[in-house]
Amino acid sequence: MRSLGKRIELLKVIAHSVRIKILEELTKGVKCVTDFEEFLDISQPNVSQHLSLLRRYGVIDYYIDGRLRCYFLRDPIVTDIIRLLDKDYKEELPAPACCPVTKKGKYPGKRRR
Amino acid sequence: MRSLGKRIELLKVIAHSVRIKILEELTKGVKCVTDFEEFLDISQPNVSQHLSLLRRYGVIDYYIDGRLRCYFLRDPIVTDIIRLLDKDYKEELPAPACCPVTKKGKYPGKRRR
DNA sequence: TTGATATATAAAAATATAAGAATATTTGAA
DNA sequence: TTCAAATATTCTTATATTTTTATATATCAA
Repeated sequence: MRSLGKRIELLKVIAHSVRIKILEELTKGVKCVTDFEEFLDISQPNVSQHLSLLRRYGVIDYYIDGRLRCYFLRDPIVTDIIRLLDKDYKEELPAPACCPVTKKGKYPGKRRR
Repeated sequence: MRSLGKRIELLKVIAHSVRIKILEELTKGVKCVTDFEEFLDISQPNVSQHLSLLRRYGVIDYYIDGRLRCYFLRDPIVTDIIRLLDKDYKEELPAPACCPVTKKGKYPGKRRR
């Protein structure tokens, strides 16, 4: 299993608006670079850079079809992350109501706010 | 519901090794700044900066107890992200086996790798 | 009051990330 | 062969993030 450090790195790599769009698109199926260019409003080299970053981290991979590179998802965490981003969190967590929990503090002692 | 952009920003804020450690610790209960200093190997101002960033994004909040600030979790996405980071993904996603899916490509045509 | 403790803030320095521009590589087709 | 298409790579510049250093604020205790 990947170390926590590695998994956080991965999360960082995925947490980018362009890359999320790429990944969302890939959940629907194989795509080549030109396909991405059409709906991402960025240059071809920039698309390639994002794709190559994602590949370097093992998030995606590709097959070569002539002069096309057909990209596809490889890391199963992607679907979970996308689901998480789509999830609707309505409530905040309840503020802790009582009791000293910190080592030094006597919270909720003279609680000010 | 937050926009996708906002949710990606939030993911970016959370995807940092120090901040993940802070959040993991907070899932166990309320903590003040000095508590964090003990197990994060960084300076006090740096701890404060990470805490204030997390607070700015509504991930955490605090109560004041005398001269202590007792921090606690506020955004429920945190528990989900931590669960995700702990999850053990054994298998890669299966490589797509067939069929032209890209607009231009005839994948798996002359598939090279 | 005064000093010490807990914490925050601001400015600067160090570092990382992103995007842009130019160019290279590979392959299929003429 | 040679050309064009599809894509990648490299270098540069711009920008953002992170850490460090110094200093400030608030509160408690003597």
